[in-house]
Amino acid sequence: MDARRNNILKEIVETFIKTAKPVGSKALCDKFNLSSATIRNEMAVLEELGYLEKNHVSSGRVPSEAGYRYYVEHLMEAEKITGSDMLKLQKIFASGELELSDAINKCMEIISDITNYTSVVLGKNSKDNNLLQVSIIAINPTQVVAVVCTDKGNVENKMFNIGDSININELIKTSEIINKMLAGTPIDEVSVRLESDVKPIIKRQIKQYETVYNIFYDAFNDFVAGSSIHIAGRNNIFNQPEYNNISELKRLANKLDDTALIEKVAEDDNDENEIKIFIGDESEFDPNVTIIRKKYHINGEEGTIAVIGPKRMDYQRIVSLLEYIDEKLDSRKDENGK
Amino acid sequence: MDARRNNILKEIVETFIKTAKPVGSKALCDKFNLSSATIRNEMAVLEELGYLEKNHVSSGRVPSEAGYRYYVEHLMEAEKITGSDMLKLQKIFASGELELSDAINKCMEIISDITNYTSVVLGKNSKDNNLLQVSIIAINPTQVVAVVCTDKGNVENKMFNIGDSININELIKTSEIINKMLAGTPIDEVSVRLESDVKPIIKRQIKQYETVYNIFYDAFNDFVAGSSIHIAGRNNIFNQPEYNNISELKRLANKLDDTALIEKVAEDDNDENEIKIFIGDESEFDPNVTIIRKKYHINGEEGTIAVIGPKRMDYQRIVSLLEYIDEKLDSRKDENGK
DNA sequence: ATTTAGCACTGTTGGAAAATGAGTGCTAAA
DNA sequence: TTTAGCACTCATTTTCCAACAGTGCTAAAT
Repeated sequence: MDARRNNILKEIVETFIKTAKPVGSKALCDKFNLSSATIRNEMAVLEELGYLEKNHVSSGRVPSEAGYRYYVEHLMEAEKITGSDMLKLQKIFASGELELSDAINKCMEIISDITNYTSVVLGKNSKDNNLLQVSIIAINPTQVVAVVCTDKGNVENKMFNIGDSININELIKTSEIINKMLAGTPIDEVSVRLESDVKPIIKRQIKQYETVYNIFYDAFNDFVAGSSIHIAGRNNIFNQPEYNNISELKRLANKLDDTALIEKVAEDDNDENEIKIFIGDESEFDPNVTIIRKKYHINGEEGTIAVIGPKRMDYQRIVSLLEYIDEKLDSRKDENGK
Repeated sequence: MDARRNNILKEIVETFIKTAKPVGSKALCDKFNLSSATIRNEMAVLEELGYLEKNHVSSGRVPSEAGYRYYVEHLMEAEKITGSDMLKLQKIFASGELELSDAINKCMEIISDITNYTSVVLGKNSKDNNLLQVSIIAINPTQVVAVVCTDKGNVENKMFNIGDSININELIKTSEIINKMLAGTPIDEVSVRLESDVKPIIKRQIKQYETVYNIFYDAFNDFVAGSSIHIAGRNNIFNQPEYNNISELKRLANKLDDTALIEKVAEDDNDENEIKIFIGDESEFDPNVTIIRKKYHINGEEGTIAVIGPKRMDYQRIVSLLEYIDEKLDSRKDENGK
């Protein structure tokens, strides 16, 4: 891989990113002051090496997954975000009015709009949250709401209908017991300790302890399940020329609707704070897309932002956009964690 | 419109609903023991009347919007829900474990799955909710959560970063004042009365009253905005044969992503409790779909469930399914509003 | 007065054949 | 090493044609 070959590969990847059409030898003649035949020879080598592919024997070349990977690792220049892109994002942070999580959503919406890719924001993994308190609010004689609050400020609530059998005061009493015993417990351990530690206690003090126990159990269980997904520009990616056939389009649309699958985007936790790029089969999501992802941490809340595009995605641009957002989030965190 | 003509129209609509292919005269010969020529004559009349259309001069007939409307109003037989459909829905209500709003979502998901249409559940219009109480929970010295609870059991919460300037006790004191003064106030009037009634009071008692006021204002404002949309089987409708071309598919996909547009499905409040059918242009949503919708009220919470399908939708089936759900919801409400 | 058989006509659909064109690999000369 | 030239391949587009489903109309039959 001498310099010229690198440059040719780089050029091919980048023009394919731009045009979405297989690139032929003639297209590069001018750029390199070489004849098409020479370029063809180089292309043949690059294909041999596994970086390029052909759709059929007489078509132009298309980067393979290995080609993109090589491009991303060795060829891509770390460009700064462009002025106009920055301008659009700046507005969001400038006002400072938005809550941070809303600001993130908004950012990803803008990124989706200007790039025609789809973004996801995965938040509130509720890991690292500890129980602060649970309160019972009586709505009326037969309905109560249990409000669970963590030390990271996440709140979840659930309404229950209690028959005549349960006295509201017993619920409140139980909530106080729970608060005394379990405050500070990691939220995903609460249901376990509720059973092992609290249940025996209330068994002695509360008449309908079984029902009461179930209510709190449900309330906590709901909390653990809670994790938020926000998809921005869900259909934008379909404007990419690769989605010009129905079955492909439907396939991806269904994946974007599959919560469990989307959540996997945040998995694989090595090199936590780096921007990670998953090209095609490198992620479980879909062999035909690239996912570029960054994790963020604000006030102990952890989340992931990711952009989903075709493999022929504008890597440079997305990386620089995500870096910019991360920078901004960092600075806001210091100044005012709102 | 004599009986025979009605029957022919009915037959045409129903076979088109089944097959999605324009129906020709021959297809009806056997059903009516008439020659194709006679059927053709009748069809010509029905076309004259505006109930049928042709795609081109020598194609079979397709119901027009007016045709569907006529069918729905005069021809469609109110059939009972089929046994197998009922079975699938029964399971949801049988266990009784699910919270009612979850049960509704689940129902619509099942309906979407068995019919290949898309459903929406619009909930928590927060109209008719009155303030029960607002509480302040201190997370740590600089962060608090405001929890707003209504008499219908809806809860909303919002975290705030308070600088050193604000004393948490002042917030708690203010919350007590608000509870005393505004409990019972319709939730969408609270922010107004907060300004007119409460602000003057706290001005005298609270040092940083301007900031404190803003916090509560934000908390209540968030509440009013909250209304939930759940889309079930978002992509199912794309399995309908009418969505065999990309642009049509994208167009609808974008509409299903347009929150404001979806919310309009619940608008137009006459005959509140009837199942309403919007065929094509009859709704603002999209000229090429039919929307069948039903409002529900449970414990004062109001919501809308709707099924979105092609105009060639199985009207009978959807109507009977929605009726069944409504029935079930009604009975659950009486027995136990959970 | 209806109903029907018969016929000419129309537009869709699908496939085969042909033309076009972009791009390749290879060879031999520069 | 590079390049001009040539034969070849395969996707794409266009054209043409046949088959087909269905119509409207007319004239005869019931």
